[in-house]
Amino acid sequence: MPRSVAGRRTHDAESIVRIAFSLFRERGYDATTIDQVAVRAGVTKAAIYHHVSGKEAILVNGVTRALDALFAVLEDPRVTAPAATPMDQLEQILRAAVEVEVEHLDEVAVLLRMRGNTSVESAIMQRRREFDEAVARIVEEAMRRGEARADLDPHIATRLILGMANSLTEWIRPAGEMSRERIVDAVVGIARSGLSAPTESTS
Amino acid sequence: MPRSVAGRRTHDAESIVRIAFSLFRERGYDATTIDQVAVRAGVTKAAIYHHVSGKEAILVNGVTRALDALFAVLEDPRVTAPAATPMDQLEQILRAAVEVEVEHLDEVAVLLRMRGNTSVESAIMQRRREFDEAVARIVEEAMRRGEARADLDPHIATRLILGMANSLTEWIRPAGEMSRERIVDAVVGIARSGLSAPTESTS
DNA sequence: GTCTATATATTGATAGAC
DNA sequence: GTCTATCAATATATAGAC
Repeated sequence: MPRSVAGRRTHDAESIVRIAFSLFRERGYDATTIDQVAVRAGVTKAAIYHHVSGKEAILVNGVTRALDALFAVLEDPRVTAPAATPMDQLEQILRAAVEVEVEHLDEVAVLLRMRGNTSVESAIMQRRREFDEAVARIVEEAMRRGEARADLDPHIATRLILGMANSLTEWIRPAGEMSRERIVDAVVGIARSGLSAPTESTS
Repeated sequence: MPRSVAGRRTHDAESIVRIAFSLFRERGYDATTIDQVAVRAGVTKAAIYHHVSGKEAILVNGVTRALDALFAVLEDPRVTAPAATPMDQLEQILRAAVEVEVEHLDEVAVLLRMRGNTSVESAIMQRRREFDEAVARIVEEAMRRGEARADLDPHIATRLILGMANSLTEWIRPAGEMSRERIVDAVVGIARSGLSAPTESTS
């Protein structure tokens, strides 16, 4: 966040987008006005338009960053390791995805809530579906190899597992040190083994 | 949906709310205009205001119905049966909750997306948190009794399980006969046992 | 880079006729 | 119960000075 010598608040495109997304997540994109963004940034509306071309441009900028971070998860060495089984790949994807969701909370939360009302939004949602589809292929492979239970539809199962992981963007607190590790372990633990206590026979 | 003798479209409060919520779910509450509701209803804006007092009144009416249906789940005989263990109770809650989400898809989807921007919305969200809290108490009891794994925080686990179930409101298709049973079984199956294939030792 | 002032469009809501 | 016409408020965006 740039700051002039006099200590006066000053901004650039990135700081505007960041501030706008904190409001988008809190109140929703449509319910947030440019004026509210200006107030939180400590400037007037007109100053906002000096840095960004408009409200939708802010939206696209932020959710694109979120999508880039999510797709980077698929290229993570822990995921692409040749020795990794599909179930291990899924676990690493979930771990990395939760980390991205915590790290880019505002942007991911807004991305997940998008409804595709404009053509720009539809294009972004299309890209998001491609991410889900990539994960679904890994789940399918896990089922084929007998690592995952095969009695469930792989696409439904994938959507539910990702839906579980994504849901944390709706209740996690931005600064809250709610131990990211405990959350990651819970997501992975439930995805792999569910809530039931391990059976005695295997202990 | 009332209909006059001449076959001309005519409405009452309930039909307006239902039509409005189909749009609220598709496009989001804030992004939906009263005029769009009027167009889908086949009337003009003014006619809408003859049946409901305003946009927020429509919102409250619909999400209240959704909340009532969710709380009714907790009173379901299959849930309150004295012989039911906490884990069985949780399973029945999930089964009934998914049924409610499919049955009242539009209303539940909008409820789950609410951000609490007005005092009315905050009151509704407070009621929703009470539902989550009731489920969390059952999960806690399951952990105490050793039916559920005790290595996870019960509140985090509850939010993730409910988040998984709730997520289907974002991808299910209203009329789509995507076999409600397959979805219910997937939610319950993952919640209990996760995705991993059953171990050989127990077969 | 930010300001004041304003143009322009949209939208929730109402008045009064039929 | 629905219509046409219109008001009032709000919101995105721009013009031009400092």
